[in-house]
Amino acid sequence: MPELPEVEATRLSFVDRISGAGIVSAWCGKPLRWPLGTAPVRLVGRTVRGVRRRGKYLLMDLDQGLLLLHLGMSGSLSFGAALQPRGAHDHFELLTSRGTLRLNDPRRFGAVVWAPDQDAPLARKLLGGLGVEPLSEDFDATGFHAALKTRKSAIKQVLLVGDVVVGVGNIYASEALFLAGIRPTLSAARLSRPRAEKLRAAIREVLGRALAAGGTTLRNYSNAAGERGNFQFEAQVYGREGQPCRVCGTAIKAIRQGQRATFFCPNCQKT
DNA sequence: AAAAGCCCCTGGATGC
DNA sequence: TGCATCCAGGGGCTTT
Repeated sequence: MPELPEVEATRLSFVDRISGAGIVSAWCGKPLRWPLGTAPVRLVGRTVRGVRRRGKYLLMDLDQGLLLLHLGMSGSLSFGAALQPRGAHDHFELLTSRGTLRLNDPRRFGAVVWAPDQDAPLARKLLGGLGVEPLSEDFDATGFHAALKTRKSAIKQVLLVGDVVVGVGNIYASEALFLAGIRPTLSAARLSRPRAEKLRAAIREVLGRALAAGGTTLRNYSNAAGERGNFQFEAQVYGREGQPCRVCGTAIKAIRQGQRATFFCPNCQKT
């Protein structure tokens, strides 16, 4: 589910409300990606300083240490004073002085990790290999083009791996490549400088528009205030196999790349 | 170092 | 209704 726009929309929906809160208790249900170990004990009594985002990770800064949260494929957060009773797929909960933060994640691909600081071994392992933030100034055409030149695999795959640029998942990879007029199977190394620039601009535009729409809700996603996204109604190619391209009318094609679905317009994305 | 597969897990849709 | 199969917003880990 959650790609950069959903994670950022989630962050924005509770960062101001939780900042300054004191942690009263912590609870975990079924194990997520990594065992929390003694983390719940360490969390009690801490104060939430803020919540940042890096790629698809949320970093909750505490007065001592930090909490890394990842929503995986099916995770969503909720934060509020009067939450419903815990459901079968609620697997982590923080009771704070300003409300309860809860992680719901049916597939449990998500993660909650405590680290003493951002340079701790596990934090480094998770965050260290991440590429540039696509909405930051650091995402420049020269660096992007240079990085792509070292990759022979398909451009769609390179975007998904996230070691060149972060935050672009399966929906927005297809959408950005459509906007840039680039065939998803094209080797990344074969992108010309102008086309790399066009893709860079397309990624920023797609992610920006999706964020403005509150993200994409295919099934479960909602932000921490319970609001669903609307970008699925703006998608040009994702999930539209066989339907006419909104630009030229050609039937949208679906293929598989690395066990994931890719959607594109064979006419608008010829090469 | 890069690339390709595998796997984690649950639930919904589809087909027989 | 029941059961099998396939698919799903991710990404870490292992093997080539």
